[in-house]
Amino acid sequence: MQDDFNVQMNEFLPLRDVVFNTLRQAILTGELKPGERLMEIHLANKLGVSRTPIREAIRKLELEGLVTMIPRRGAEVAQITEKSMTDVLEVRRALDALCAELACERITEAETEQLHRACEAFEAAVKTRDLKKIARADVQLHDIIVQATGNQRLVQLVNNLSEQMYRYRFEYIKDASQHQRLIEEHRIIYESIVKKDRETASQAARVHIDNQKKAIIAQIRSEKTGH
Amino acid sequence: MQDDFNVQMNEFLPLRDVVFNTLRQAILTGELKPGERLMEIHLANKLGVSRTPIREAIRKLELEGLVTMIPRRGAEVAQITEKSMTDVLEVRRALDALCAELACERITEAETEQLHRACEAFEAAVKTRDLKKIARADVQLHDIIVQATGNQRLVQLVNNLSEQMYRYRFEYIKDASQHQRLIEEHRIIYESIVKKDRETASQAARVHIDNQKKAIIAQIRSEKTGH
DNA sequence: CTGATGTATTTTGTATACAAGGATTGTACT
DNA sequence: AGTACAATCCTTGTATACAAAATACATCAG
Repeated sequence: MQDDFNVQMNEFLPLRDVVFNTLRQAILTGELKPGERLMEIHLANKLGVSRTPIREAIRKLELEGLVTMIPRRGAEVAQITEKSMTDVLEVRRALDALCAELACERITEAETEQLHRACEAFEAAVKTRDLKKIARADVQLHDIIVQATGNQRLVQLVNNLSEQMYRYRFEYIKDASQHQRLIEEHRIIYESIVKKDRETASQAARVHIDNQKKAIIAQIRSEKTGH
Repeated sequence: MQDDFNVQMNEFLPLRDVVFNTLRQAILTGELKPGERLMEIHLANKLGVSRTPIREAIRKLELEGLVTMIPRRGAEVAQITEKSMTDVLEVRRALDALCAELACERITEAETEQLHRACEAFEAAVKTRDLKKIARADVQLHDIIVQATGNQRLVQLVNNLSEQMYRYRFEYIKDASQHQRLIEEHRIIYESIVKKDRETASQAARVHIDNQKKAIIAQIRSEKTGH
């Protein structure tokens, strides 16, 4: 299987899952652009597989909302509109708040320790000024909280919603003047979870998303109007 | 296409979607029981189609969480455990509260009118003592609120989560002594949405789910122990 | 009688074949 | 030159074929 996209070759994952991950990644990174048609034979040739795994992968992308089906015309990459992003962010805001509250109740000792380390890792990442590293540290920290809820369904939903914003993941950390505030926000979340202060934790989670929203919406608008 | 399940024969829906809806319905109603294997050739014969649409339908069911894939062994109907239901209900509680809040801000005149009629229809349904009719009226009322949020992603997620509880849809309205309270709860939700009282509306939505949760958990426990 | 091994069957995973609907392009006619 | 119509090509939707893995079963040895 030669590739153009970067295909992860986990030897014994079914091809459909390899294709699914590959296409999803390509869509989320913007390698496949909104509105672009996903033609089965073309993709099959490109990825060196037959149409069958391609089709099955598309069915999953369809349900995930990354792809839009047009009857008798096939799949195309779903448009990203300001509306679709605010819709996603609105839901994520509620679910992130829920995660914070549940984490207060259910976080284990080990996870608390992880969270502590993640906070420090984030501070360290900020010092490097490396956006990729900062983004990764932020995701890491967030994941620990989500996992601490112990709610698998919630984990799955939040991860899916997060993915939708993947291509804007740098926007809200691009502004270095906000870095100190981000560290502060994380500290508040960490401390309120330790203190089991649900209200403060969920409020901080909401603020966190609100800030992301501002950055992402600003970016979308500038993409549309400017240049 | 002959059937055993009730297949909806929307003439120009792709077979995969017909199969998807059919299987989903069968799983949600309990016609296909948790743990039961979904064998492709068998289903293909039963539904009178080839394996291809069956497989594509299964891919979607997989992502919806109604089906579990076992490597090189195929699909089986996902288990319903108390944990999986509380997970779902926990998320739904937060999202229903969000729906109520957003509805306060965004509901249109026409939708308010619909909601009013739905409340009255629910009262009328309760008087008939017909559980099916009551359940339908309740769903109807709920749908109006969800739609009123104007958030398509939210609509999709809430509908999906609701589906997971489909087979318990009668449990929380079985107890006739609670009917009056249900009417009262609906009235509170309706009035607080009209008054744009977010706090009361979301609180009422949460109470509503909490009651469903009690009924459903009680049912699951009785299925497991006594039955 | 029990356990292990080899064979047969079943079932998935993948590829390909075939049919039907849409889109596109070219041509003829106004 | 522009529009309408027809032929062709392309793409999807569906069915089937083939291979490999897993399971079940039966036979044989201890």
